[in-house]
Order: sequence, then structure tokens, then C-alpha cells
Amino acid sequence: MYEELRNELKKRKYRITAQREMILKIFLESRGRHLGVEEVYRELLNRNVRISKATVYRSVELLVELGFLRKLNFGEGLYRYELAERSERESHQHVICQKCGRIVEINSEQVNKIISDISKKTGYAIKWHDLKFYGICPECREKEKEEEKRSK
Amino acid sequence: MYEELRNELKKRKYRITAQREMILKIFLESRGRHLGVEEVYRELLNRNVRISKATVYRSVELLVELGFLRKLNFGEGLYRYELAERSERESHQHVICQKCGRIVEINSEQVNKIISDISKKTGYAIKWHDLKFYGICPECREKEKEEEKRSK
DNA sequence: ATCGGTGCAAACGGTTTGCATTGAG
DNA sequence: CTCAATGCAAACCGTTTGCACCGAT
Repeated sequence: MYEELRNELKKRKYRITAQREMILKIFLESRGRHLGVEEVYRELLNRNVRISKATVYRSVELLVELGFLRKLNFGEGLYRYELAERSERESHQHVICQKCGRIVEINSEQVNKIISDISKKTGYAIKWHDLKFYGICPECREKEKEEEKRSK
Repeated sequence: MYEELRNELKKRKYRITAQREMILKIFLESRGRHLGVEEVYRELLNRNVRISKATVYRSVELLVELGFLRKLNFGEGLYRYELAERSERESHQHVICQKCGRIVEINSEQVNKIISDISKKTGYAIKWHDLKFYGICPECREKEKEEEKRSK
């Protein structure tokens, strides 16, 4: 992946720096997580790597532009980023529990149908999508039921 | 709709105030738009209604909680709100042009399939969803083609 | 040697908050 | 009359930016 990053940077006339590789490394070693800038920064401190927060901001944006990360927003007042596995043609969707905030990722085959439906209807050439489903997870539904019993 | 708001406020022991009704009014009279707090505030000024920005912030959040508005994020660094037509069972999806930023709304029948697929797979009880599709709109695709010709 | 990248601190801008005042119940 | 809601200004906090220095090319 680092090789891929170096190539991409070279191709687009950006410089190859230790900071950029290190920040990508954090994401590679936290696969599946949705990291905010603050978390990336703290993870760097944990590893005794001193990179300024400004550089983290600048680098994650660059990594988004290069296609290595995706920028996400879960309505918390900050942006999160996740690895955009470039080889992986499979997209995934976020399913978020409104009670406990737990996020599950799934990959529904239905997505392709929706996309072709949408490009047909709108004429847009769809490049990517950000699909969030909000609801109550099984555990919280269980808790809700128990609470109802108790309150009777 | 104001009647509905008053009932909902009463039910949940919130007070009925002119500010809350006025802010809902702004949204009712801008159906289909995605307003940020700043825009709501300016629209109030245009109408010579003096409501503090803090109250706008507090009210839109309350209106979201009561189910009259939905909170949206298009990655601009601010939140936008839109009317959540409560009767309207039809959901809609946002299709956003990456070039010009134009937002089209559509309603794909495929969405219901995806939702039942997701609840089956995850066990979540899905309450609502936020689906954004990014791509290039027909107009911008046309422009792109012309630019290509010109550059040859 | 050049010029893009980084670090630092200050600035920015959307949002939240503390507190005195107002007004709904 | 009481306490929630509002207005105002200050504080907050995630993010951006100006600039001097550093380091990739």
C-alpha cells in the first residue's frame, strides 16, 4: 500500500514524506475504524511520532484526494476518515444505532440496483455514495423491551 | 402543520413560543431547500423578525428532535436542515454533482428493498436513512466533453 | 539550490454556553 | 408567580492559515 501511495504521490507531483506514510500507516493498522483527526494525532503520540495536528489535517485531505481515504460524517461535529480499499470494488454501508451509537457495516447487493436506477432517472454519472441507515440495534431493542416490562 | 407543532410541544412539555413557530414557518415556505442556520437567520432578518442566532440553533435542534426537520450534512463544514414531511411516507435521496454542487432529489423504489435487506442482515430496526450519491450531472458531463474536444 | 511540506501559533467560523431578562403556563 | 425560553456576548472547538524553517527532489 505504501508503494501505491508513493506512486500516486509521484504521479501527481506531490512529495513523498515520512509524515504522509506514517498517517496512512495509522489507518492501515486500524482497519475498519473511523478515525477523526484527533484520534489519528493521539495514536501518533502513543507511538512517539511527533507530527503536528496541522499536518494531520493536511495529509488526510490529501489522502482523500488521492483516493486512499474516505471522508465521513456521523453528525458529531467533526469529520472521520476510513480506509478506502481501492482494490475492493465492494462498497459498504453504515448502519448506526440511534441509542448506543454502535456502527455496523454491511454490503447489500441491492446498492448496485439503486445506483443504476438513479443514473437512469437523473442522468448523473454516479461515482460514489455515502449511505447511512439509522435505527435501533438488536441489543438496544432487547433493553427497550425489558424497560417496558419493568415500567408496567 | 403549526397545529401539529403545538400539539407535539404540549405533549412533550415544551412551551409554545412565537420563535419556534416562526422558524418552522421559514422551512414551510422554503419547501425543498436545505437551509443552514445562517440562512434561516438571514431569512428572518429579511422579514424583520428579530430572533437571536442562539435561538435558531436551539430551535432547529428541537424541531429535529420532534421530527419536523432532518439534519443534513453535505461536507461543507456546517449542518443544513430540511422539512421532514411527516405524513409523506416517501423518502428521498440526494444526488450531488461533484463539479457544480447541484443537488437533485429522487425517490427510488429500490430503497425499500435495501432497507428490508439490511434489517434482515443486521437485526436493526431501521428508522430512517440518509443516502447521498455523488457524481457528475448531465450538464457538467456535457461541458467535460466539450473541453476534451477543445484540448485536442 | 529550489520550492513544496511541516510546525507553530494565531485566526477562523460554526456552534454552544452562562447568565440576566422575558414571557408562557 | 415560576421556571422554561430567549438574547447577548463570551467561550468553545474543530479546522484553516500565515509564515519561518526544514527537507525532498
